[in-house]
Amino acid sequence: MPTILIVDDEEDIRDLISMNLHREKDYTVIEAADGLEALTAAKEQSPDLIVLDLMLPGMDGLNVCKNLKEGTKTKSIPVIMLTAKGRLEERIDGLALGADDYLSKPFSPKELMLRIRNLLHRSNSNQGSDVIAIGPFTLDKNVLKLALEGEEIDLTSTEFKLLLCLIESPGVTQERADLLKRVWGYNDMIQTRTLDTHIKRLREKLGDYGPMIETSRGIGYRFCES
Amino acid sequence: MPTILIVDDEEDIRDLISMNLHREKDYTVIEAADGLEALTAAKEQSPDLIVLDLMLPGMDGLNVCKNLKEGTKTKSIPVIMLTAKGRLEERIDGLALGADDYLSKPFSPKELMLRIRNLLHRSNSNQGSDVIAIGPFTLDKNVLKLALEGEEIDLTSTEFKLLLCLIESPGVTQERADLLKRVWGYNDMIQTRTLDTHIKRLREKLGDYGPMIETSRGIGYRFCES
DNA sequence: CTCAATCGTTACAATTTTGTCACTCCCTAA
DNA sequence: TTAGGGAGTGACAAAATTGTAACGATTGAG
Repeated sequence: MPTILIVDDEEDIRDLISMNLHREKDYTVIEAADGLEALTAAKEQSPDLIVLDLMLPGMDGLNVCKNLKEGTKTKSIPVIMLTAKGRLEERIDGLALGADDYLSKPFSPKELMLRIRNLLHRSNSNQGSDVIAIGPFTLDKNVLKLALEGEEIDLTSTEFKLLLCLIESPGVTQERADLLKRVWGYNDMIQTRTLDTHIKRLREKLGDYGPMIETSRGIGYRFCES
Repeated sequence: MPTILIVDDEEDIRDLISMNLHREKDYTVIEAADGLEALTAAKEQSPDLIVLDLMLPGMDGLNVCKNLKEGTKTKSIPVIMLTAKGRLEERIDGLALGADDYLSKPFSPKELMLRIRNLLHRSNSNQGSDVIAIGPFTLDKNVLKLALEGEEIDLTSTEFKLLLCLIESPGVTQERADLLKRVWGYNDMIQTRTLDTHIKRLREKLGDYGPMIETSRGIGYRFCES
């Protein structure tokens, strides 16, 4: 249930947006009537998205936006700015300050809803970006865990790094020297069977999927889908 | 050097945008005059961003956009749509189809440049999202390595996971039970000094920065900036 | 101030991870 | 077909990691 912060000094507008949001989906809506209120709400509740009017009593929208983008906690929250019609300069300033989108007043609620959905979708799909999912494999870089068809498989950190290197670019052969460098930090061309041994252990743990790690004789190894 | 694909049937407009882009920065610019050309160019060269006119001979912009968002390779490329002034419906359709931004013709080149910069910035900062950089810390989830002020520090995988949990939400206290669950997989409230020991080892390895891991007596631990 | 709860620390032993060696096996070019 | 170079394998010992127990230190409530 995404949380959305609406910042506008006119209650009518806040209500209009809030109503539309509720009709659309189960959003949690927070409201703020001026800049300071907005900043504290943003910091304390860290909403998933902020709809920010440019015209505000006290601190204006541009400054609020700037402040948001400077705070560590708040800088990644997407901001949609509402501007007076035709005020090109305002829009440009807003964009320069890091607003993620804007809409001219008067706006179509339907359009605002779409933009909100778009922005939320975008930031959501990025959060999960340290999970690599290819075929039956699911590598989670946060937990250092591999799941094969949902079943968890324990990998040692060396095995994990090795698999990561291979699976990162499917189908591309990684040279022995490169792998030794990336996984072990070896810089010189060292003659060793270490890599082979770890490939073997990895293949074993992958079970039926072991053969997906293919050997490139004389070159190195590659991970192949299929 | 980001690559940008400009799709418009009017050469004048393509030139205008291209010129502005070149003045701004070292962009590589590709141009396409109709929808099919655009799709092939997008697939073959996978640009970092696409500026797409809605009015095109043959396949119109909406369909191009739809196609782009359906292709595995191309769906993550941000699209800025150019629409005729005031055509609200077009804009809504475009957004619904997954366009990331739009601009009404006639547009201000300056604004377009800002939007391009914004979108590129956003998608860039996401690519590197398996590197967490906070203060002197740089955690690379790909290599499972920590760098402190550029100097590499070896962490065991348990230590890495633990630090990750803490550093993921700076300032937020993580409860002992949660940490035990996330790092060790313990589900029951287990009475153990294991967590403490690992915290100690972590602090040791962090050297001068050890105190950044703070204790929340009776609750758990948190990572604090500064 | 006192006491109980909680956290920090040390030491240690069990376990796991890791790299190496000594093979064997297999592919390929001649 | 054969020789040579690479790759696969199994065993093993060194090294690193990990959890636990015991004990000392610190904290905060009353």
